Amino acid sequence: METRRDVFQAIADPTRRAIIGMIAKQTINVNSIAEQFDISRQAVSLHLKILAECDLLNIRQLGRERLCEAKLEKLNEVHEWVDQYHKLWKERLSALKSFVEQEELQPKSTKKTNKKNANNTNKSKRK
Amino acid sequence: METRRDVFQAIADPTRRAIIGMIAKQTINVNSIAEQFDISRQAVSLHLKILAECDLLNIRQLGRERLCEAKLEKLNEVHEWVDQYHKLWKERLSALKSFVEQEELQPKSTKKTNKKNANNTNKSKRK
DNA sequence: TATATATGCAAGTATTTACTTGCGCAAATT
DNA sequence: AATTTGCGCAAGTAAATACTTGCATATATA
Repeated sequence: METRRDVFQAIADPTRRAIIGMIAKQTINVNSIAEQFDISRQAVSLHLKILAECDLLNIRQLGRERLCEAKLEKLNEVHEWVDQYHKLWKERLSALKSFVEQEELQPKSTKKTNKKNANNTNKSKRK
Repeated sequence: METRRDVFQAIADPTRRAIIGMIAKQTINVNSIAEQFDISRQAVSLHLKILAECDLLNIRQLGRERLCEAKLEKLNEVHEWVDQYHKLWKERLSALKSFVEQEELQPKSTKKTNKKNANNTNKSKRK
C-alpha cells in the first residue's frame, strides 16, 4: 500500500483534486474538508495523507486541530510534463496551418508521396 | 473495470506516460511499443486500450498492423487544471516578495497580528 | 472534572489495477 | 499452401485502492 506514490497518481483521484481545490484557497483543518464530502472522515484523512506524502500539502498541528496548507509548487512536475506536449501540439497546429496554406498556393505540383510514411514497423525482431 | 476513466487517471501510470512520450514523436504500431517495455505485449495492449478510451490516442488499422497516433490535444484538460494552480502559485510568490520588501521598509510599525490567521475552523457542526 | 471535539490508528471488505499465460485469427511472407 | 507476424480476446492472479466501522487519545470547553 505504499509502492508507487507520485504527484501524477495523487491527482488521479477526483476527490483529491477537489481537496486540492479547497485548500488552495485557504488553509483549513481536516474536519472542515471532510464535511464537504459524502465519504467518511477517515477516507478524507487517508486522501490527505497521500497528498502529504506527495508533498502536495503541509499539515501542521494547532492545538487539537490539523491545518492543511496547499503546496502548489509541487504541481510543477505535472505542469512541466504536460507543457512539453502542449507546446508540441500547438507547434504542430501551426505547422499544419502553414502546410495547408502552402498547398493552396501550389496545388498538385511537387507533392511527395507521403502515404506510406507512418509505417516504421520494426522489422528487426531483436528479442 | 470501466467505472472511472479519465485523462488524469490515464496519465497516472508511468508506463502510460512513457507510451505517450513514444507515440508523441511518431506514429508507431503496437508491437514496436511493446518491444520497448519489459512487460508483455498484452499488458502494453491494455495500456493502449485505456489511452484510446481516454481519447489520448488514435488507433487505426493498416493491414495487419495497428498504428497508434497521439492525440496530444486531449492533455488540455490536465493542462488547464494544473495551470490554474501554477498561476496561483506564481501570483503568491510575487505577492510574498512585495510583502517582504514592504516589511523591510517599515519595520515593526503597523504590522497586524496575523498569527491566528489560518484558524477558520467550522465551529458550526451542521451535520 | 466530565464531556464534546478533532483526529489518528487498525482491521476488514469490495473494486480496480496491472499483469500473465494460452488461444485464435487474419494479413503478410515463403 | 504453409508459416510467420501482428494483435485481440478471455481467464486468472496478486497487489493496490478507496472506503467503512470501531476504538483510542489529546485538547478544548461547560
